[in-house]
Amino acid sequence: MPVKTEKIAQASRCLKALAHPTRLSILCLLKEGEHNVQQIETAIGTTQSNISTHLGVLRDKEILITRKEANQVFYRVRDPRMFELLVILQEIYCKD
Amino acid sequence: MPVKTEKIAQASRCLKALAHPTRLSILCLLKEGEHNVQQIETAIGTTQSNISTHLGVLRDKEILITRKEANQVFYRVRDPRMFELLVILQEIYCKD
DNA sequence: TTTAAATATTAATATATCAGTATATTTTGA
DNA sequence: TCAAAATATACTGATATATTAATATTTAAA
Repeated sequence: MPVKTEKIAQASRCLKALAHPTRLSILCLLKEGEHNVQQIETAIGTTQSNISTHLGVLRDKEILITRKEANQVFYRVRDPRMFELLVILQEIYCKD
Repeated sequence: MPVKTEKIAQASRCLKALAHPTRLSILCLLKEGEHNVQQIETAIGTTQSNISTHLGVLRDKEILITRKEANQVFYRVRDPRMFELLVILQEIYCKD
């Protein structure tokens, strides 16, 4: 039987959120555990505004969740299975 | 160590190709084995041109491969691990 | 209570992607 | 050879997404 339209749409939205180099880099970084925005900014190497925008996308799609400590915000991946997905992607696409 | 830029770019291109409802539907259909364009067109329910365009995207990114038989073209998923990726996506996103 | 640091949001512009239509190509069979 | 069937490609306007710069919000510390 065909997969439900709404499930397809939901999966599509998730993939769209993942499918940006900056956001994918953020995900890879967060494999090592939670990071605050500054750390992410430094590691990825772009502007505060740009990182914040991309973090917003990943947060909206509930791929990332946040924890606030004083005036810093720490981000982490909500569901660890997301990493399994990235591993498979790497296996398929990065043979070398 | 950070993931190489080129690998990120490649993975990003793959995800972008997957991240469209029509293309995701095609992938789900091809889980049941290879189909020709007409069959895909009928199952998904859109125009010949539109399906062909989406198949082209998936072919370009080497997610699908083709086999020509007479004047028909059969599509199938190149790497079966792609289905594992979709299963994980479903597990994360389609709890209900 | 003012200032600075950390983060988020908004607005403007640039770029990318999509659906739809028309047209092209390839193959088969009359 | 000609017509029709199956598939692919090119073009166009509409929509979505990205980048950048500017501004807003929150918190802590002086």
